[in-house]
Amino acid sequence: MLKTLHRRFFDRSVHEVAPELIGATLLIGGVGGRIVELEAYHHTDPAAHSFGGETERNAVMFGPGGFAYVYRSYGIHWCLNFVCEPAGSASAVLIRAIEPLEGLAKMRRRRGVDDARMLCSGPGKLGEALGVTRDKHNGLPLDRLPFQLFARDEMAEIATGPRIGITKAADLPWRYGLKGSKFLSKPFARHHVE
DNA sequence: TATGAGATCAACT
DNA sequence: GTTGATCTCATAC
Repeated sequence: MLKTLHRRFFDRSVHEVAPELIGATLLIGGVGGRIVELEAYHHTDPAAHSFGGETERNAVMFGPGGFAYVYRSYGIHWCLNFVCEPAGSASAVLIRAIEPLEGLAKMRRRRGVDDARMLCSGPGKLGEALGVTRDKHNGLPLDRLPFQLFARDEMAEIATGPRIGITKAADLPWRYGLKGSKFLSKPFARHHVE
């Protein structure tokens, strides 16, 4: 039996929360699966959207932990973050990849592809497969429908590495993944096992 | 396999 | 006007 994660789970450092979320189950409207990859963004980090201060776009990041922050990426994709740490610290984790487990047919329809490995292996793909938009999900609490979050129920081997697609602070090893998963956006070069 | 362009929007210079 | 926490498709090796 899986244990539901309360939103207070997120009221801690992103670097504590991030590895614990690997292997957790995320469903939105009953569609989703196991989180296998994410990245941490701390407010002291030049790559974080909150680094330059509060704006209309990133306002949710400045609220309490346990809420969804959704932003438009490259004008095209919707990407999903979980806000972490107490209100005001403006830190979050970007959900980058999921192993699809529930609602496969719906994801295939939304994505227009058949291969399960192509459904959620990247932040933009994941947003499309789970039907995430800013209008519908930005600012919603993660412990109420349509969100469902369950703690992982078995040990997970965590890989870490540099984050993907950023130019600032690109050397920080703040990407976390489930070691050996076939559903990552990219393989990890070296793995560091927790 | 690998690199390059285009799509398209909000923040920032 | 430029850039970016991306993805897809086209063309080249």
